[in-house]
Amino acid sequence: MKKSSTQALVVRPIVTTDGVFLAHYTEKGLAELNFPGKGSEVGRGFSRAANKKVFPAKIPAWHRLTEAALKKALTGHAPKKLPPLDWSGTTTFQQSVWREMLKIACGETRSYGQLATNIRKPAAVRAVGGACGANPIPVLVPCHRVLAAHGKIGGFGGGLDWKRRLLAREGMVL
DNA sequence: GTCACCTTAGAAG
DNA sequence: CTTCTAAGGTGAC
Repeated sequence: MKKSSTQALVVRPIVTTDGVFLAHYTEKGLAELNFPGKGSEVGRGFSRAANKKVFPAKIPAWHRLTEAALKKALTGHAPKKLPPLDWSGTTTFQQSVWREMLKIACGETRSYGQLATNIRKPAAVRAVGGACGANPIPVLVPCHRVLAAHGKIGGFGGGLDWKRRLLAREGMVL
């Protein structure tokens, strides 16, 4: 299955001490969450939602969960509950990587290599990096807890300072 | 088809 | 220590 059917997005803002995040929802759940300050990201992909009449009653409830989870995560606290996540437009490889990342506890880290090993594809180290970069739901899916080997910070698509800041809040020192 | 990417262990200089 | 290489998965061009 490729990307396709799942669109019909609804976007809701989440105001935090770090700025305004934008949460994108489909009828299946939270599909994307993006960092503040990137106005450019706002225009891509959900404009068609304005034409849709669909606005599942569940969305306000999901949004409440997302907001609570995001704020907790931003203070270095593990969210106790997450809204349903809609990963329908992604590959199974990516999903397995993200599922594995969700297991990383607050204050812990993994290397790309460790993650690759955990999903039974030890040679797909770089692919794991690619999956992290493709992660549509940063912070809640802790892609920032994935470091390169030997404690190196590695990279971060949305801005390396975010990665450092998030890690620092969880009490980590590089 | 080609290239660039949030990588890494190992071999060579 | 530094540099180079090979190997996965995916999306942009």
